[in-house]
Amino acid sequence: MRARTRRAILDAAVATLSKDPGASLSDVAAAAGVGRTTIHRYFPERSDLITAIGNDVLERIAAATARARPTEGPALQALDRLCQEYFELGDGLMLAFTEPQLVVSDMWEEETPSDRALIELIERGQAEGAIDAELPADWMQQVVWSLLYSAWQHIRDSGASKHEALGLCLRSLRKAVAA
Amino acid sequence: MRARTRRAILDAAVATLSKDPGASLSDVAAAAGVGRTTIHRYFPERSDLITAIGNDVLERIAAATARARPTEGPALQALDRLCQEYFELGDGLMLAFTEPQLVVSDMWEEETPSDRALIELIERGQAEGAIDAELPADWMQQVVWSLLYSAWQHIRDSGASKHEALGLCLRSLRKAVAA
DNA sequence: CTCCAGTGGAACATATGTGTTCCATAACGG
DNA sequence: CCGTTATGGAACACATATGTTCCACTGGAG
Repeated sequence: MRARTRRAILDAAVATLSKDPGASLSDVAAAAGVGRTTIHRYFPERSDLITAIGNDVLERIAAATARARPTEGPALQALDRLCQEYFELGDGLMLAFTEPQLVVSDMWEEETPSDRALIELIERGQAEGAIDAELPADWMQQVVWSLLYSAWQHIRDSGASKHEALGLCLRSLRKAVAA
Repeated sequence: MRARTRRAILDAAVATLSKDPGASLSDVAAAAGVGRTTIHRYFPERSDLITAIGNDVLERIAAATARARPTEGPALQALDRLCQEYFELGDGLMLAFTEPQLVVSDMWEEETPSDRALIELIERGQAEGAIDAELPADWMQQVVWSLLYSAWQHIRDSGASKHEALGLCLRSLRKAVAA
């Protein structure tokens, strides 16, 4: 089925490029278990594949944000939920974090609704007195993403389980943002 | 002078590759203000340049570690000093953080003396009761580097000053590692 | 002034990735 | 059974990065 191979290619591309941003289309094809020509059928040029990845990751982030319901309940708990959802993005998270220029389409330059939601959540926490008001929201946003990145990196080179890594990430984050 | 151009090439290479890991030697040459052939005179193959960068960054990290005197004084203050020194590494820090595979020579696989020093400093802090003993030292090491990375990233896309960024970084780190 | 180490640039060969075309073939539904 | 559809692979042209060779130029040391 068309949609099925397309997904296989996108997933393989995210996995491959997150490990080596300079990987060739042959590498992606091999990882996806399809021929190189098949990739060109779905994405005529390399740049088409790249932007498709960008859109895909963007959609995943938006969906994760929605699932976390960032405007509901105490800010700290909402932040926990958001991190747990983002954490599940896995490779896509690494890619978005370390390859800004790789995935930069028009949509990434401007602030995305998900970015906005996180910023507002942090500001809400600051208003509630639950989150340190001395640290600017955009800095904390940076910290959230880098701790999530650290969690996956920790899994990769310390062989920790996903559960352990998420636990360390959340604990560190809670302490860092605490009022 | 020989040594002078060599430094110019290395510095330009770090600056260029930290912004775009896939940059060509022509790009590096242009950034260094030298001809492409000159680069080949100093580093016959691309891989020679890469390993030279690896060694260079490694030396800078070692020197920064030594300057911070991580075994002296209270652990928290020593950690502050270490972060300030590492922060000054600038582009080299970004490169080491985001391009593990780019800079991976034989020397990076094994734990470097600088890695060891940071781990021991954290463990000393835990023994002193100044650093959270629930968080493993190798995780905190990861956090230190990713917060330093975040600081530079924050400068890049929020236009913050070095001083501001370092302040945010240190404040966040202190809270995250606090017992 | 003369020599020469260091350099920049042109020109070239080579390798690798990219994009296209064409054909054979397997899968699937009518 | 036949035809449509999706695919893999070979072959090709093309672009770009790499590595090499050669030559001309410059600035400083003698």
